[in-house]
Amino acid sequence: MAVNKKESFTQKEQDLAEFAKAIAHPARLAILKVLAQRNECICGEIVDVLPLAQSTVSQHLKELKNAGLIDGSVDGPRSCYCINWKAFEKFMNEFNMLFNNLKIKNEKACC
Amino acid sequence: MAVNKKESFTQKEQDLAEFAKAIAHPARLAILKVLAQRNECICGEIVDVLPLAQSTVSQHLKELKNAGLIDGSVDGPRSCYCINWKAFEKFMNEFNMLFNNLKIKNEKACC
DNA sequence: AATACTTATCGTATATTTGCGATATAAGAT
DNA sequence: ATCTTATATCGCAAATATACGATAAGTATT
Repeated sequence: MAVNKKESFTQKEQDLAEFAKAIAHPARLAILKVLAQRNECICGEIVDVLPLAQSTVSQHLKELKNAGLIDGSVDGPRSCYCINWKAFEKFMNEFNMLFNNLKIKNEKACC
Repeated sequence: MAVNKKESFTQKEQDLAEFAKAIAHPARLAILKVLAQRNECICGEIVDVLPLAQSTVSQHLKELKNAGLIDGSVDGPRSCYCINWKAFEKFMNEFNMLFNNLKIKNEKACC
């Protein structure tokens, strides 16, 4: 039980689900907000803003990076993160496409 | 450890994260697709289409319902589900708003 | 009333996520 | 060289999610 069945779905479904999961935590949404609001890429300032331990924030950053939503680069003793707008836009488009397609087919409420 | 810190974030962040989590599984995306493609609200046909056990599908349906993304009503011996377009649109708008706001502020790549 | 059918729920096993402290790593400052 | 500062990683505990079979609960059908 609890075998992973995710591979049995389409690649698009998997990709979208991955993206959704990446932003499916308030902390990660907050991080994205902070990254976007500052003109410079901030690293540890995120820790000051969030109500989480440094190691936890680092973990969330890693997840966002793995999902391709942010880029990171080492800048001296500190790390610099920023939003990968291209990846972001790509996913947002796919999202809108998916749900617009859904909507076209069936607009009437049936229940 | 592993105490839930989600309450320390803004309500908007929590709501969006909830929505994202609801669609953060390929099976649930597939369910939404099926619900939208058929003209009638289908119940058990979803089970036939998905590579999952009936009880698992039922669980996913429950999660989508709890998140407010679908409505369900009992129709004789079977259940009838359909997409709650209003809730859907609300969340999609919030999403777009959030990320458009982010984008306006900072378009230049900094890393 | 008995049966077949459809869906929901319960119990359970396993996997994944969340979170923290402690520790490693790496660069600058002294 | 040593110390400070910033970040990443490791190890662990707790919580949540995923998946299934078994069973319950409800409605038609016979």
